[in-house]
Amino acid sequence: MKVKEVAELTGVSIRTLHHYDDIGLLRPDHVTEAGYRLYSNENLADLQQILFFRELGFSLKRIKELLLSPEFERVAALELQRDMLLDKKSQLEIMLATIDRTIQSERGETKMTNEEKFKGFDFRTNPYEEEAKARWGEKAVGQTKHNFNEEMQEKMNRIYFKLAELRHLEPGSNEAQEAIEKWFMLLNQMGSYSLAAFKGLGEMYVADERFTQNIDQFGEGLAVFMRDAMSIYSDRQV
Amino acid sequence: MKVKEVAELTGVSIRTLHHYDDIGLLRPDHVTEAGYRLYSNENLADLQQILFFRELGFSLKRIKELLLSPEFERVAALELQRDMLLDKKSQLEIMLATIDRTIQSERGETKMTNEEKFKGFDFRTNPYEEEAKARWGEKAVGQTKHNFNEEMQEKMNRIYFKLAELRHLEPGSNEAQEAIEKWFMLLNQMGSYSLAAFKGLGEMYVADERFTQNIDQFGEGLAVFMRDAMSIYSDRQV
DNA sequence: TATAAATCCTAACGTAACGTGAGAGTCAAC
DNA sequence: GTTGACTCTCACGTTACGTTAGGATTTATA
Repeated sequence: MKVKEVAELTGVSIRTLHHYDDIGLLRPDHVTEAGYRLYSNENLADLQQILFFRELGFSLKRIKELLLSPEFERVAALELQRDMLLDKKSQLEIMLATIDRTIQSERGETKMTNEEKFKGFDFRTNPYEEEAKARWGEKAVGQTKHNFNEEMQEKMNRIYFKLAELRHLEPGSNEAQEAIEKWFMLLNQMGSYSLAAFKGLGEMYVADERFTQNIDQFGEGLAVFMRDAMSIYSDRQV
Repeated sequence: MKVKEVAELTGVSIRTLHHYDDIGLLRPDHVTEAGYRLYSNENLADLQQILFFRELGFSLKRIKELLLSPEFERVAALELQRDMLLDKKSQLEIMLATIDRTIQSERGETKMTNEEKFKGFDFRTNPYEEEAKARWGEKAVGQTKHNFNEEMQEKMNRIYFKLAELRHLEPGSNEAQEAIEKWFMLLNQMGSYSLAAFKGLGEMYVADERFTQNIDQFGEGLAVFMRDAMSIYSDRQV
């Protein structure tokens, strides 16, 4: 895989891949005569590791040390990362509780101490560093679809065409619902998708005229139709 | 409160407080003759807002704009932040699922495609920027990647045209449903959108005459068609 | 009350992790 | 056989601070 493919698959920028190459964090397995970077499946697995650690707040320097460590073992790393993500999740839940309490106190329903207002914000140190150190030592320890995006583009195009064709059927009909389902599944494949985010999209469409204008370019009533479809869809999800 | 107290309470460094003062993001209410910064309770509330937005990936520049916006309202901001944290939580859950599946595949129990290995890692743009913009104003249009946005714009245009073409078909027909799915996936690529957001979009289309009129320009019934198809699709997702 | 800690200040350079062109080579397609 | 999409290597720019350096101020203690 060349840089652009990797970038689109993983969501990191090409510059980031170059950077990781420069600092020796992720060297592509192959380089062509012309200097083109070619990434292998192993490279992708390493990149996944890198992104997990990065998400957890490790510096690139530290990640490099970890990956180069002779004791490093992928499954153990993944298990550690899972634990850390679980911690992060509970931290998020604390922050959520803090927000709810803050809203109440803004409304005058409750009172909060200053300490309470900052629960969940303690990022002073990396709490996972200790555990990583224990496992892999101190400092210095130290296929796929050819063109994912184009394929998806084609599938999406077919679906939108079908939707336009089908717009006079019952929205609840088997045909319509099957198409919608297919669409949703594709969306899910492409990236993560939550109901809450979807709802936010609807709101944005309402609030942002640029969207309205763009949609209207393609035909009257399309925006309304889409809003309606999304509304119903969301309703039935609960 | 003096800097050290604030720092210990909130977990940010003193240097960070200095920095926020320098760039005008958080000016202490009082300064002594000797130049000592004295932070009020209001300052702390602002700092809480800043930290929430920062945690959600906003730049300090953008946070400053948001807080200075005349439309800015604390409770609404907190509610938005709660939604965003919920999204972040579901993203975390996706990453957890990805880790578990990766562990299984490392053990040879399962196989995973490359795309699967990067679920939950899509940080291309700030998915909340759009919503914040809708609520508290623009000013960040040029913030996302140029290339990405233009590309997306084109793709979106093609899809809307297709939808307009198909608007005489049944909304439940395969073609219509596939078109909607493709659209949804694109939306997903642009920022993440949830089912709930999608539903909200549909509702907006119905409720806001400007949208209805705009969509109707491209053909009567398109909005309804899409709403229905999406609704049905959503229902069947459960 | 003197003096040593502790805490504060400004100023300015350093750092991490990329972003952003500039200029040029490469490769597939028409 | 020339676009056009993709790639490369510099190399400077940016964000959000970290990190001394040198000095003023406030607080604790002798």
